[in-house]
Amino acid sequence: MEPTCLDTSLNLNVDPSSVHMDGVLVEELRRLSCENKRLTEMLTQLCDNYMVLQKQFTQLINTNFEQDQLESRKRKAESECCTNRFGNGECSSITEDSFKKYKDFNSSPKVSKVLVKTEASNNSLYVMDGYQWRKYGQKVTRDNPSPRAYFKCSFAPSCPVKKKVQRSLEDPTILVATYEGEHNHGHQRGEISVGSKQSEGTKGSSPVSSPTPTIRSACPTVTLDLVKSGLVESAQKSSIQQFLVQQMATSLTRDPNFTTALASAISGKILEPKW
DNA sequence: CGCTTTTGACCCGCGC
DNA sequence: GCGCGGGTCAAAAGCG
Repeated sequence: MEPTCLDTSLNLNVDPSSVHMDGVLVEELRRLSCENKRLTEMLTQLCDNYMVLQKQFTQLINTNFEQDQLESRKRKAESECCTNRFGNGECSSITEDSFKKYKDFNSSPKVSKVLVKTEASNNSLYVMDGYQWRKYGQKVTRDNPSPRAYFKCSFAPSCPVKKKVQRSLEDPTILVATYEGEHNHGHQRGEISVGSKQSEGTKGSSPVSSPTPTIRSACPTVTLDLVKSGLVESAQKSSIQQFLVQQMATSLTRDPNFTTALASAISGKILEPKW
């Protein structure tokens, strides 16, 4: 999303005694409401499109399964012929296998993949997605020369969510983050980006456990591509919505106009005891 | 001091 | 049963 598409500059540091400024403020509020409405519509449409795609995908899976079943029935009949001929009772149950495959896919715990594009010079395996992660392992796998890092969600001790991060084999500038499970606590920070280990989560006892979103103007410039393809990459509507909200927050916090306006508004509030 | 990262060791499932 | 590879553990070190 191009940050310049939206005029997010908020001039909140106004003199309340000015009638003219009141009019400007009302106008600004009206404009923001329109913008908000438009964004909500866009979000709804996106979610609808996603649901349609997901439905088509499910139908495709079911169709394939039925075809597979038909074919396996044929094969089974043939193999039964062979079995009867050769007297061997051991026959592989293709139907069961294929069913298990689809069942596994459908009942798999919430596994989602997120591809994050990084700069070529950035060698870190840290993807900031708003949660607090604790790295518990790193391995070099056979299929990929770049190491794979293992993270656990450290915000809540009981949170079962795990994350694996590894560079893509095809494009080393892309980080592949695989999430397993579902968070049983609230979101921490509405931001997805890539950075050094110092900037992700906590370091020592720094007070980032606060659920308040932090605004950083000097974010590293990265492009995040959410890829939802392949059999294991399932996603729920809620996670998409959550992601979209995160994307919006990221766009806003990256806009220097927004951060400047917010900073001046906050400092104006602090320095103005009459408010 | 309490938290994190690092990293070698260990465990376990799977294929042969 | 054995070897391999992926995932996890845990001790040591680092950091604020």
